[in-house]
Amino acid sequence: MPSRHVSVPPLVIQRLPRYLACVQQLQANGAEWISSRLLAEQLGLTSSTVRQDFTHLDFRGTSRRGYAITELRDKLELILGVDRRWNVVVAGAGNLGRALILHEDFARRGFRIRAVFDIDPGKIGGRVGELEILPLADLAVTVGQLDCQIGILAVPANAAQEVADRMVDAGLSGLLNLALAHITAPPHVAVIDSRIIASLFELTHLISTRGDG
Amino acid sequence: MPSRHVSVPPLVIQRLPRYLACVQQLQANGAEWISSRLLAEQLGLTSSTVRQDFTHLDFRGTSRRGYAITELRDKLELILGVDRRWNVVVAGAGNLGRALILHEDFARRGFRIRAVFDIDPGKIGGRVGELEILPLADLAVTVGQLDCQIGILAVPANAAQEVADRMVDAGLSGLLNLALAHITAPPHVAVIDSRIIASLFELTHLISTRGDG
DNA sequence: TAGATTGTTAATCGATTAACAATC
DNA sequence: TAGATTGTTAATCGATTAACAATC
Repeated sequence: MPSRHVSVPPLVIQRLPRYLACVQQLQANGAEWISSRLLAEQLGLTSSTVRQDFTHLDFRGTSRRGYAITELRDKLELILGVDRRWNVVVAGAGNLGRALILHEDFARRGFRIRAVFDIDPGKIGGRVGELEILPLADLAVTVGQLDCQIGILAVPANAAQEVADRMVDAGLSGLLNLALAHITAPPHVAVIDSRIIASLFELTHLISTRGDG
Repeated sequence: MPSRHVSVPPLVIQRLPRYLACVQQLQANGAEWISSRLLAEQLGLTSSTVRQDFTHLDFRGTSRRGYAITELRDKLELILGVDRRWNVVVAGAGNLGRALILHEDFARRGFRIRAVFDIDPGKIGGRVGELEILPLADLAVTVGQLDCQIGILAVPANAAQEVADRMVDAGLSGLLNLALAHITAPPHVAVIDSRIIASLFELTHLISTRGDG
């Protein structure tokens, strides 16, 4: 079993993309080695946390030098599955949905957006980049035909649950919820929330409490 | 001191917007009371966690009935600071930046996007909605004039740190980083990462490990 | 009343940090 | 060699869960 299939604690998984971003920058700057202390400093962690996290990575550092950046990057990419290709559908051809589709970063990371859906008849048939906006009724057929695994919810909050249900029925394995609404899904479907407004609330709470406590 | 100034554990803060989204939906459906058990079921938590979280909210439930939805909503909005108004600047007038500016949800939640900046001379002077795209060189002056507190980084990964530095120098109190890059800021500036691609990696890891363990 | 649900305390669980022998 | 850094163990810390008396 490849190491990327081993279950890693969720909080560690959340840090891995941050390590990867940092390591890619270091590599671009020509660095060859990085210590747990320096990496921790960059990311606001302790060196202990970094070393503990890397025990999930199936590779070892070197005394006195730290971690070989090329190897570290390879291992991070392996466990994050950067080498694999995922087919993605987007529900919602509003501003956010369009932005995602036109964002080149997704394709570069292995996430290919294969179709976009909307419920507004005025939008259906229109284009976003190379994609034609399809009616939501076509979701199940399209997911099957294009072998899609992931659905991104970029719809208004009051439509989120209904669209999520349709995505589950269509056979998607994972949903990324960008709507500021809670959605439920059966246990075999993974759901991750990534809501910018929720993040803004976290931020304002931090700002408000800085210096108070 | 209003309760919203009391420091709440970060993991609780992350759940509060989810409670709020859920409670708003319940209220829209005409519900008046909600129990910790039902709320937990909706959000995939335990009822103990819900009750523990609500101890930070400075209000009490009622035996046999649960929590009064109107009051719960008020308290959640108070602690999240939904009543306050924040002035926001966006760096990066690409697809993501434009989508944020055109997204009505922000203004409705009290986040007013007051200015947008880019470094590309071809974009400067162009418009996004009602805003004119300004040169990044104007950042500090604009932040001061418009009394902005929050900066959103919607720039490419390789520009993120430089723009973050400029935002810190301009006097912003908090940064929301949407770029897939790590940024550092001095301790008096709060930083929250909300990176859709990092969320997608979390999601694919969940999908890959489902049924393996 | 009987029974459901709260708030709170204590127990459990997991994550982070500290410490240090092993290593190069 | 001397000293920096690892991997790992043990200690600490914090978050979640369980349990239950109090309450309506």
